[in-house]
Amino acid sequence: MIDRKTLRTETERVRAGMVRKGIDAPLDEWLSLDEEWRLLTTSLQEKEAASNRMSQEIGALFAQGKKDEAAAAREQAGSLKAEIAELTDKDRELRERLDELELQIPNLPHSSVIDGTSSDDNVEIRAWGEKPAAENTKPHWDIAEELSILDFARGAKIAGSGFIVFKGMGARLQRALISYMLDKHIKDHGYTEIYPPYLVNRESLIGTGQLPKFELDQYHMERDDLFLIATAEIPVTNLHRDEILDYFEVPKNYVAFSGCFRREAGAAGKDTRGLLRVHQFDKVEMVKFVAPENSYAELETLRENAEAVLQELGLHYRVVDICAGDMSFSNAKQYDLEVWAPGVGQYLEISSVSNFEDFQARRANIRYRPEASAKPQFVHTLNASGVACPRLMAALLETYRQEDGTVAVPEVLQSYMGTDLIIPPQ
RNA sequence: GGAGAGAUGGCAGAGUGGUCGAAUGCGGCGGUCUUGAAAACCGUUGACCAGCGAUGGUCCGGGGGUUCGAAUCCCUCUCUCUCCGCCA
Repeated sequence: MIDRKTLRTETERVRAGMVRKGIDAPLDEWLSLDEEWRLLTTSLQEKEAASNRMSQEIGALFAQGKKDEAAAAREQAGSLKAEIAELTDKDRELRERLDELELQIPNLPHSSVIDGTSSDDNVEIRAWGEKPAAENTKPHWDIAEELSILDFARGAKIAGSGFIVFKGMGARLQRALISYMLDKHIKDHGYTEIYPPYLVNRESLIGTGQLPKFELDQYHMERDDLFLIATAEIPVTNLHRDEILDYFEVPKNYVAFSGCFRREAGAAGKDTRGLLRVHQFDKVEMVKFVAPENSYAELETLRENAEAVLQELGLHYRVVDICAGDMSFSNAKQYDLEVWAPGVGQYLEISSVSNFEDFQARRANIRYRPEASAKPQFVHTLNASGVACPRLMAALLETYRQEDGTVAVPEVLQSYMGTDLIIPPQ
């Protein structure tokens, strides 16, 4: 959510931000209803004040034993009460509508965000490493078949397309990647590990911005009105929903492994082969709760933490500055990390590094005290994948496939894998 | 799933219809004392909304109701705890 005062007083800046993001939101309707509500609430408050005064007087009259006067006053109060009831209903109606509209207004892009309308306008900031030679490699789905480590057909049989079975060294590689990444962020980068619930309630999804706008993208358990998480960002950010953190608790840095579940409702037929786009995948996610003045420095740290994984795995990747039109609804600033997959000849988005500023914190009501007895204020939240497993595995298999069909295991994974080589079955 | 108990400020914990936004303790902040600190003592200390402000309003798990008036009575939902049942 954007601060109401900002919506009122800096309307044109808000409008400009919406235009840059290419998102049409009901700002004008919000503004006019807000004005109506403020007028109404003022007169309601006056009536409530009068009613409060009257009730006190009645109480005093009773205390003095003036029964008749009290009874007369009571009748007067009755008519006030009806007026208040009517105004209260209207007040609530307006407020509900305002909340509804407010939740549809996107976060504004930070001033450093470049203009653009689609991913074509994103700008590569820099690349790390060299593109590996492509002669010994092939798409990871072919490598996986040679090695017998992924089973797409059986995944489809037991759940549907986009659900993958990992087998043998494939399953072990997945587990190795998860453990390695968690350990890296815990030991080297100082994050606290969280293992969150995979099902969350509506409030949580509103807090991080998936609802109300993106309900159709979520898997929903109707009977219990619970949602499968699309990312650990959702439960981890909501850890501190409706809380006031103490000054010494901020910054908080969490890292969480979780399964992620996405319907990919609008992406049918896109990147359907192999591991490129699946309904269920594993991911290690970092989430930060920080003081507002530090959030842009923290964004860079977060990006470096995510990059460290790719560097240690020796994978070529690039850092992309996301343009306003390609950014997500809740974001103020976003970098993507894209890893090179030589077998499919594509850069694959493997991490989104985002600063939400106070947008999520307002929705989820996450505040902190800057000093011991200072007034609470909203934190800034950030998150980054650190990183997503399937595409990482795809890039890894394609990068490290050798001429003889084996896949070399990067050094940092060898102790987790128990081997330095993945060999095709005899 | 069944039965019972409970949910109050940062924390603990009083308060069962009328100055209760809420006693008290702890914690926090400021001060006195002290070379300094601790202890002791004194003071202070919830959040949100409307308003330029004075001020006013709302909030005692959420929602609804009764009443001139609700933390307090009623209904309902959620959560926590105890016991029973079922179960990985």
